[in-house]
Amino acid sequence: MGEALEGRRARRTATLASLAAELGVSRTTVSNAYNRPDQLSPALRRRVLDTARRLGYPGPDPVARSLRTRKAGAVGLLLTEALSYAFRDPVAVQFLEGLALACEDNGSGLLLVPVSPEADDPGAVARAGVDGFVVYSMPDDDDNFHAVLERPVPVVVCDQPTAVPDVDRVGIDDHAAMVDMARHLVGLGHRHVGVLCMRLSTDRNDGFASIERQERARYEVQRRRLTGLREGFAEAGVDWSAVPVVERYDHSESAGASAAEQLLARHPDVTALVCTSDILALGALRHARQAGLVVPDDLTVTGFDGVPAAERAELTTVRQPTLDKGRAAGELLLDRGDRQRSRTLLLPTELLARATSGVARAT
Amino acid sequence: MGEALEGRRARRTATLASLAAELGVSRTTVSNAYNRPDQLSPALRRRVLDTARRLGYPGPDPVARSLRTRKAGAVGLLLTEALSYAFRDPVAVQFLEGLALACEDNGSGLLLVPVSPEADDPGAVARAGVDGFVVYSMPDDDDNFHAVLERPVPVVVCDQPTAVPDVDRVGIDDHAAMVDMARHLVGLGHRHVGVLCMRLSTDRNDGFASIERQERARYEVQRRRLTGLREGFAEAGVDWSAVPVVERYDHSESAGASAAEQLLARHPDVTALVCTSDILALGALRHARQAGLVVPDDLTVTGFDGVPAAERAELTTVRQPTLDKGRAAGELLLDRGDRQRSRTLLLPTELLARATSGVARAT
DNA sequence: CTGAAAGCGCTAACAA
DNA sequence: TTGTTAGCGCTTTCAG
Repeated sequence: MGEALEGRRARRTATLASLAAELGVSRTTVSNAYNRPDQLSPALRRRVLDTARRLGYPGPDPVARSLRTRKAGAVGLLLTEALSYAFRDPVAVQFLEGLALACEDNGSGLLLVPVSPEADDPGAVARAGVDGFVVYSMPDDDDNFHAVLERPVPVVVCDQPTAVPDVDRVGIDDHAAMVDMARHLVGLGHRHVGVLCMRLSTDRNDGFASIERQERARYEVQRRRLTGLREGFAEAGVDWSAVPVVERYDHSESAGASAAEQLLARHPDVTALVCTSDILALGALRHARQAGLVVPDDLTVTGFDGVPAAERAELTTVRQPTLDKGRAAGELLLDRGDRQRSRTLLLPTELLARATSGVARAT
Repeated sequence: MGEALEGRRARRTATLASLAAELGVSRTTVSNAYNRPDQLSPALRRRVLDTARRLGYPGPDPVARSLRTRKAGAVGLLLTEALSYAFRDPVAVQFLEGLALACEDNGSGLLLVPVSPEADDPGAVARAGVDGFVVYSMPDDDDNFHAVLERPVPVVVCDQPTAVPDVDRVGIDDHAAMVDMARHLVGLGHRHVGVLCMRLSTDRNDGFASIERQERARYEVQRRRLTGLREGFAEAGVDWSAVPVVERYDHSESAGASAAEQLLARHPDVTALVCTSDILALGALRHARQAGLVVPDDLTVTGFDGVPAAERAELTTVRQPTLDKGRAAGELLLDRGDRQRSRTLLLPTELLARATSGVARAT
């Protein structure tokens, strides 16, 4: 069967030109037989297609066609993490489902570009045969992102980075959402709070994040969420410099659990743990459970995103329309018919006060 | 910014040839500057790259390069359902994560080919610029799958269809797994069982499936699972013609719930509901709960796949290594170095007897 | 280290 | 309805 595969490979000898020669017609005619059936008689078309089958001609080569037509028929997706992360993070999965919906409506393929955080090889981006890119949540100043901007194709960014000229963006108001969250907690009497956040920059810092680090964060979304909290709590006179913020490089439940542990060990007076993602919050809940803390009586925990697992856990969180973001990103990229200027689409979020937030315990 | 985008588009005027002309060097040299840095002096390379930047030359066009090198740098993925299904079904997501891991290791992109069940346009397959295809669980006799076979590139099939010459396959022993499941249930005393299965063929049949329909199923995996059950129960003298099988076209929890309802309404004597997927089983559990049935006292429910949600529900099921299947499929496709013959890789499964299966109630 | 030649396989005017 | 002409933009022997 090795030979069979070779056989399969060998077929590639037939080409549009050789088919035309065999048939004694022009290449145009053969091309038309595939691409414009109405441009030649059904009989001739039949004959072309039959001969193609006989010769093992697999139809016009897609790459050659792309070169000629200047369309790849696919959109590229770029994300910070390794390619497989797209399927590991529930938020990413939802985003991609939305994006895929837009692609399928358009008959476009979706190419996941193979980047990895380690092998920083912008070559993968340069090598992707796509008609445009959707960039999902990248830090400022990323090599792969720069490589995308070099490419002469349209780009839509989701979430971050925000400050990119000539590029459409879809996102949410992370700042406002977190101001609301802070107010919610303030309303419940929380004055001693702690924060668990995702990676702030590309260097690994699993531990407390100073205010300087927070302000210098290269991940804008995290930066804005923190600023939102800071402002919201400031309204109640909470001094942000006294608010412990623990950062985790990895985005996983166990990262959330260990971050919660680390924070509470040093700041046992904290009555609420605000997390910048549901995943981290679910981890925090797990830690609380293991530490024998009752939520929300002993400790309030909140998340961000609104993933299904958060709903099951009755987690207080900010729901964001992740799937719609994906779809909107795809539509922005593909339906770029009449638009005149680059646009930023901000989708609405919703604060869901559920079972994990309650009145602050006395401290 | 509209103009800015046009500006972005317009850059495309610069080409390798024009750059070479501008620099007064040959195209080879420019090409080497990008692809073989060791083939020219650092100084010259600098000059080339700088001029490229100045002219807005975005680097070698990926499509043209692909045409020339005959490598697309991506593998295509084909699945039955619409493209977005890849992100909707937890089993598919796991498979894709595995596949993505293999791609990542290889520096290959992953192109999700835009097929949709409605618009049966094999053109999308023909148009995909990829070095090979992974086909995930397709029915016998699918147009898109045939289109894949036409393409002169290697193909790896996951699960189904099985009987394809010259094509590698990765899967599990669906038959044996279900024989085991049947024995497990027989051991618990179940003799009156019902089955909930996924789509058996491409026509929609939401309801009971006759034995003829079961035997003619175009989805081999479902067919084999049913046959396995049939054999396993036959060992205990259960007459398969008396076993109700309810089929659902859609694969969702609510499909499972309604199927369970439909089956139990007509066959209240059934003590166990065997489902051919966890999703269907979770739906069956939901229905049981709503109908006031206690699992497993009143009713035993089993699944297949071993998704995370099944674990949370303590569902008795067959765990299959979905992620490994994805990775193996990718590796088979990409590491096709020394292999001599087309291979079938059967991965192990494991029966997990958990909380949803128990001794049959008296009937 | 650099250049010349020779396509990769196809489509799209435009003519006939 | 069919054919002719002209590349799309690039890489790659092979000489120099």
